[in-house]
Amino acid sequence: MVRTKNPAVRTRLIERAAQMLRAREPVTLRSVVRDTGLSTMAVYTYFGGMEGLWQAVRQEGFTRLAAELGTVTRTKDPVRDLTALGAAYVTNALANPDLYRVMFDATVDLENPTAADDTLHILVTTIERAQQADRFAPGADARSLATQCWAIGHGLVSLVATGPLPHDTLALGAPMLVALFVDAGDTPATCRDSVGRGWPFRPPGHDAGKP
Amino acid sequence: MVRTKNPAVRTRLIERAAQMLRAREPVTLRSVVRDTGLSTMAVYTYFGGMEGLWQAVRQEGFTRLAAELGTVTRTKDPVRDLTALGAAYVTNALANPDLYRVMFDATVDLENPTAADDTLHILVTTIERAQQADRFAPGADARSLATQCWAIGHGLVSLVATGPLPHDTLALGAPMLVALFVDAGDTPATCRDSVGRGWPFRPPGHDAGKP
DNA sequence: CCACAATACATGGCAACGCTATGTTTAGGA
DNA sequence: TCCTAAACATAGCGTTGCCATGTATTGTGG
Repeated sequence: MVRTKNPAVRTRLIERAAQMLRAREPVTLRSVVRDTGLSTMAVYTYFGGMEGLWQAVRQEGFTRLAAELGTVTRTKDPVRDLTALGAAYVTNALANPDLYRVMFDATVDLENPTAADDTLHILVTTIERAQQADRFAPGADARSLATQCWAIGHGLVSLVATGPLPHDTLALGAPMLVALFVDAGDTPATCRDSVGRGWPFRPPGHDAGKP
Repeated sequence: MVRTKNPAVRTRLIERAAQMLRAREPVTLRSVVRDTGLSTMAVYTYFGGMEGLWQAVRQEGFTRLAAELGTVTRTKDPVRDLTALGAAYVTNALANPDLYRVMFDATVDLENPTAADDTLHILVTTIERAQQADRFAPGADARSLATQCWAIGHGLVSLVATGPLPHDTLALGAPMLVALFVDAGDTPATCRDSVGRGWPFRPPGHDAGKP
């Protein structure tokens, strides 16, 4: 073995595919290598075919999502932070609906199967903070609660971003999270306040300004 | 205008596409008309192209879902019935994951934009029954609550059926619905019982039998 | 009743698709 | 310094969605 792969080529193809996805351009074997000086064989050398490239793009989507979740500011209110993480998840999906969709239309597995776990882990950490702050009951399974938050965020945003429901529907995330968090042990009034500060999506007639 | 379309051809192509989808066979312009005596032009006459056929298949998916939801038995416990509707939704998606996926990966709109409303209406009716039975507070917006139920069911099943989470995750639907229904006014103990009888998906170690 | 005309449908071909057999170039180890 | 294995280009195969063109068919006006 003598000639080695150039890792930059791999990254370049993934980023180009993601960029074309965002620009709503069709991502085909030929179009993804056009104007790159590469031939179609590059896709086979680095990914084994188009399906391998899609797998890598899905992986990239999870990576970017995890990075964006990691930028949510951490305050003294873990319930607000948990809500803000859910909102960041939704915002990311709305901003990149095509990349978000390919993340979940996988017939085959991701390259790194722990991508979903990584996504969940940030939520789990915040939930444990809420338990330590006596907002959530300490006995509850943080991972189960994190999965439930994920299901709410994913369900809402996938029905809105590429689905049949209008954008207003996202406002329902607030009462859903409140119901979940109160069930986990939080005080209703306090919880409503925390969620209200972390969830930016408002119902249609809502007046966000102060007189 | 002299020669008229044959509506049976339209139905035949839609059902053939849905059947091929279920059988995991690739649905292509040529494969869908193969062995039907029709040429590829039939797809253009009746649907204007493959995208039109996909739209019709999506519509068919919503129609079948609504029909299946309509078969859920109606008992004296509307909260159990509401839970059972959610479970039927999940079961349908698990049984037809490919048809379920095309229902929601629409770049364009459905033929009949009210398909989503029809899906919701069955839930709304059951929620109103729960309000009349003094299980849910009468003031709440039934449509909002129905949408929240939908988001929970859709979020869970899409993360499980074609997503990264294991089948066990579906058990989380029970506590999520309980939290939602208690928030809507139901009594926790009664609610847990109703949901427990309507939601068939159990956590991994659960022993469903009685000694 | 029947000829006209509009429409359903078949045929064949086009460009683009994913993929791969084959050949060429390149770079690390002997 | 060769030599060889891997990276990469070229070109072509079968298939895709689509459509221009031609033919067959059927409701309708005279």
